[in-house]
Amino acid sequence: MTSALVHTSDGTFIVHFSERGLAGVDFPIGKNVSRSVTHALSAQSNAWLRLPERALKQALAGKTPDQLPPLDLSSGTEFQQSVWNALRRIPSGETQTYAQVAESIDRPKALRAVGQACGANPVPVLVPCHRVLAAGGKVGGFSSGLEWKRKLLMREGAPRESG
DNA sequence: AGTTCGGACCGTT
DNA sequence: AACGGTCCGAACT
Repeated sequence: MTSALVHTSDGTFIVHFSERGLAGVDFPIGKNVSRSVTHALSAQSNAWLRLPERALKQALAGKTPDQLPPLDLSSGTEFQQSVWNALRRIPSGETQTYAQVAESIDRPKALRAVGQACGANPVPVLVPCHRVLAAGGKVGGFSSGLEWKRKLLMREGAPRESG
């Protein structure tokens, strides 16, 4: 699993790759990025990084990426993968509730487990876990910080909370 | 309008 | 056995 840095106007993201594809995206933390990661980036240069970088920047801008790199979601259980795939079917600018996602994967009563699965999403932003809201137009939670969720939703032009 | 409480429900650790 | 990025109804303020 190799990692690399992606610099954006929102900070420096870290992306992780397996042999199968993009396996993880980390939101910018502090500025303490490990040297090993930095070296991995400079050594590998850009070819395999071009697509994920472009996709991430487009998604951050509220745009639907014109092309996604292959994703490796194999780290998740079958249930989690079914949830993550359901998330990928939610168009930019639209939102669904946790209950709706649960229904879409044919497990209407597993709405809490859906919330858990969203929090376990290894590829945030590109797998749009931020497009899932609580019932009644409430924002709900977000593991990596609600500010990110609101920011992404706003850039995508999603309807505002409550009303 | 807003809040708090209690139960029901399900996958993961 | 306990915990969540939940949901709903009921009972408050």
